[in-house]
Amino acid sequence: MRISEVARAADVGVETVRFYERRGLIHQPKKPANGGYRSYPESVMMQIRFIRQAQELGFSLGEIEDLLSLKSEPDTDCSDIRQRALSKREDVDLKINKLRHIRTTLTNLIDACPGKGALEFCSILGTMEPPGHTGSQPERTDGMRRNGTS
Amino acid sequence: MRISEVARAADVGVETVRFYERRGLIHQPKKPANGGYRSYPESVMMQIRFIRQAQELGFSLGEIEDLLSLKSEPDTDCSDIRQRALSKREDVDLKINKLRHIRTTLTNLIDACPGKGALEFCSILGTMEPPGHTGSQPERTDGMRRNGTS
DNA sequence: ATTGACTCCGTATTATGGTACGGACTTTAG
DNA sequence: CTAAAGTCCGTACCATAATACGGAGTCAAT
Repeated sequence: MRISEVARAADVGVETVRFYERRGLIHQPKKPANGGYRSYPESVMMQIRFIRQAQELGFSLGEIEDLLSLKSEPDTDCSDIRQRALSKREDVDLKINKLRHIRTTLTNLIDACPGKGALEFCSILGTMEPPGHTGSQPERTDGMRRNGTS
Repeated sequence: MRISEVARAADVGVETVRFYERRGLIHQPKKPANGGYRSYPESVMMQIRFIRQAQELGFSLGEIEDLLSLKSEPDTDCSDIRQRALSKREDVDLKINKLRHIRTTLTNLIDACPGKGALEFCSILGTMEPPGHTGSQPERTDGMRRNGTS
């Protein structure tokens, strides 16, 4: 496959493919020694599709790099890789749980809604309180601050 | 509450609070007529927490604005709002499904891994094939291209 | 009343994830 | 052979989501 075919098949732009190559997310096939265009294997397209999937779920390219590297690591001891997979799975579980919470909230909203009328019942934010802590956070005196993406 | 307290309680920076105000995501309380600092209700902190939650799940600030507006819409007929909630719930379901797919893949990887040894089995990408289509996409002749976030 | 911490506000800078563009080269079709 | 379309590559630009900064005002304690 040539780059534009890969791009089309993965439903991204050619520029995006190149961008992923530069980022090191996917491997850039080398140019044939006799000159001409690069030839891409199907696997690259698969990888790109995977990247887009993961992105839609809130993984950053950096995190995706991690996920992908689970596969391409040199064959040292693989227990470390297993560890990383386990930890990633926990991340995923967390995300799923949070989504379920949001889903429940939406369902409540939908159920509460008669289909017409006023909107006091739309206490979406009241219901939205994050699971896990009900009150305020424990004192934080230091200047440190959230980062989100580790 | 004053802005820094809100920020601390919501675990974000003061600048972020102001950024959300400018974006119109949260309401900025007006300054007391007699001069001085703004006073924030707890609800603002709740909204910010909600925003962060939703963000972690891959919603953009624009989408979150949508979600929030479900609540604060003028009290016209609410069936439209119900419609939007339903559609958002579908989005959420989709996200959950995709996460489950990723989770399954990770589990396969973990199960396949003996804990030590070589890595040929780490066919993470083989397993990663997105659900729903097995082969290549139906021809796309036009120049159009994916966008992802509507 | 002065100092230090915090607020307010505008503007600037950063990081991430692309997208666009221009010029040189290659391939393919006529 | 020539032209159109596609590749290659570097650099530039864009939107999003913050984060930083500087100067002026405010508040609270000493």
